[in-house]
Amino acid sequence: MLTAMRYSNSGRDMKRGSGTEMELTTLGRDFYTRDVLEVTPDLIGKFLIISNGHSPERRFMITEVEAYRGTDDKACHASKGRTARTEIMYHTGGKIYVYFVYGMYWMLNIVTGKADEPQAVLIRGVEGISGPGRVTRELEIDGSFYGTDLISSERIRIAGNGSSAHYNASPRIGIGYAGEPWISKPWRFMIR
DNA sequence: GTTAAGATTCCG
DNA sequence: GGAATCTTAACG
Repeated sequence: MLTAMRYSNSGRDMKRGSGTEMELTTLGRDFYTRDVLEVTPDLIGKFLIISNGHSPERRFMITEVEAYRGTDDKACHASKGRTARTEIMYHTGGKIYVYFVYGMYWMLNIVTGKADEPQAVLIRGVEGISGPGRVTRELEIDGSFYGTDLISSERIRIAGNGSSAHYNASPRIGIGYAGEPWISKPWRFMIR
């Protein structure tokens, strides 16, 4: 009940399905300013909507995500301190953090929490696309998205239909360098 | 200025 | 198992 009202609505979308119509509501600021461990699982089942030079806009359901939380979390880039790259994670939730790795892949992240609480959610997979590097390649997301505000951007936003999805949790991928206890934190969430 | 390593993916 | 490919951060 209240969950549908909890977040400020900044827009609505209609989807045409096979005879059915699903109404989506764009997530507002309040959705993102919560702690990353609350936001991350809530993103499962939400829709990433991209109008990135394509018409009509494209829509992808989020199926896999990971939480990176604060300066203590050795797997989180913020543990290296506040730098040009991590700067956006220190801003209020709802912004996009993208960075380049392995010389060929962009990683798409959603900043969460309040200002000066560096956290972010890595989008590891969407419906039909597995792997964070493949997601950005398919959706054509690159460094130009750094700092983009999901609440006001014309080319990217996230919306939900009011229901929550079931998910499983497991340790994060590719962060062996972080060591314990971070390597064992079940902060990776996948749709069930 | 130099260098090591990386929130990955694809090939063999 | 290893290459591709280059930015970032650490060190000198």
